[in-house]
Amino acid sequence: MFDLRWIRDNPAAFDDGLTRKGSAPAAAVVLDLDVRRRAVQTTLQELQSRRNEASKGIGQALKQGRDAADLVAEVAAIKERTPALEEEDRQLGASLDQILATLPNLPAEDVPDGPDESGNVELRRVGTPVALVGAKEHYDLGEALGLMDFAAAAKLSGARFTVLRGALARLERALGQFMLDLHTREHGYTEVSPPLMVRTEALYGTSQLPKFAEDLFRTETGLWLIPTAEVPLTNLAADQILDLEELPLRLTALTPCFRAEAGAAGRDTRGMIRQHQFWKVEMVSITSPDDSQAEHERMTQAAETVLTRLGLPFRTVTLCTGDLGFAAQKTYDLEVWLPGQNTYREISSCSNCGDFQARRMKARCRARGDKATRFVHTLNGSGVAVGRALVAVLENYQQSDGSILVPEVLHPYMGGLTKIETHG
RNA sequence: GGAUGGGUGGCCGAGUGGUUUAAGGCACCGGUCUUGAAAACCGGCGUAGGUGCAAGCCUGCCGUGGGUUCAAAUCCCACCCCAUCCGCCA
Repeated sequence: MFDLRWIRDNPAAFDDGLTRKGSAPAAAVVLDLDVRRRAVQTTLQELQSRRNEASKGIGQALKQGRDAADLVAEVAAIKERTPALEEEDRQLGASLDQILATLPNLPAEDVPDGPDESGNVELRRVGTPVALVGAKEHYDLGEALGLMDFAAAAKLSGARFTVLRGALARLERALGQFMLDLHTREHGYTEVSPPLMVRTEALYGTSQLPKFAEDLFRTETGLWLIPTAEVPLTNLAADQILDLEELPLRLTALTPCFRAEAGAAGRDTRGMIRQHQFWKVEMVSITSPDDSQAEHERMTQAAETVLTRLGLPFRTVTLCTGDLGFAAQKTYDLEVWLPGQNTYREISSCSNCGDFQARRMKARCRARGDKATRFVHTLNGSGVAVGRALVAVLENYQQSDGSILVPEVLHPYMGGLTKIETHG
């Protein structure tokens, strides 16, 4: 959501940002509506002012027993004109809101330009991709182990679901626990157990709505299943005026995520890469407007640490303008190496949304003693996607006999199990 | 699912048709006093829009949307949300 006054003052910069992000310029349309609306408001307000004055006069006249017929007539005349103006004001406002709510955030200045993911810029690589001869993909490994069952899941729920059993079910749990413990113990995040179903308002606040309803699952009572814990965690700050001194707020949660994947037909149809339901550890930071850039780097580091500790090779890329998400000013993606696919695949996305979400959800902060409030900045990052981390562990730790070594940091979480082998 | 009570500025809270221009309190800010602080006292203190060089003035907003009225926080209708109790339930 944007500040209309800012658009008024910087129409060129506004359009330039939208263009960079691959959206059509909108300043002309927005400002036209804005000008017309304010003209209507001015006329309306003058009429209302006269009406109020006349009404006061009527009250006084009646009290003093005088006749007020002329004033009553004047008010009646005004009332012939106001409903149409009120309706016009309402409609112009609704059009304006509708347009503003569907415009994406503008990219930060240092975001590289590019049409799509091909324009992303690699920042760094960590770890060495292992060139495994005859490396298998995770679904072959999992099914061979007898611990990953897509047929059973299909019978229960259809495509894009998985049943894990035994050591793989535990590995999934272990990964989530490990990540949560890391972020709470070493990165200063507070663990949260949020609702997995939320109101429309919450999804509007983080900007999944109104534009991306088709990506979401909705219950019969009108609640929505969260596509990411970013939604409940960020919305904890909605309608709040936070003390500047208590910022940043650092929140983390391990939750299932639900995605309709409506536009993903034919992509990643095999395996666990793209599911309707998956676990993810999410990190959310609520910061002062001055600190979000530094926090963004810090959060990305926190996500990288997960992969480093797990011994998974990865690279970090800066998303270019054409690949940025709707709410993000700037995003770093972490891409983990998958030997079975012989490529890097996204496993985490860390975004600085600036005040874009904060405006939508009215999340503000104020320094002690200050009168004015400012919108906070919000950041979210996966720390990391558990399902894809499981995929990465399987593929990177696969042995020639089809067994899987358990990464050392997970041993405590696996009850001492160090190797996952075929199991009946 | 049923019943009842509610929704007013950052917070609490008064207000059942026109002296409300939303009382009062808390918090906060400025000042007086004080060695300093506290207390006390004085003043300030919501938001969006319009207009003006400015001081200021004007308009809207009391959960949301309609309606009644010369005039609505106040009356009427619908909806949303919250709390409590009952029922059901992990």
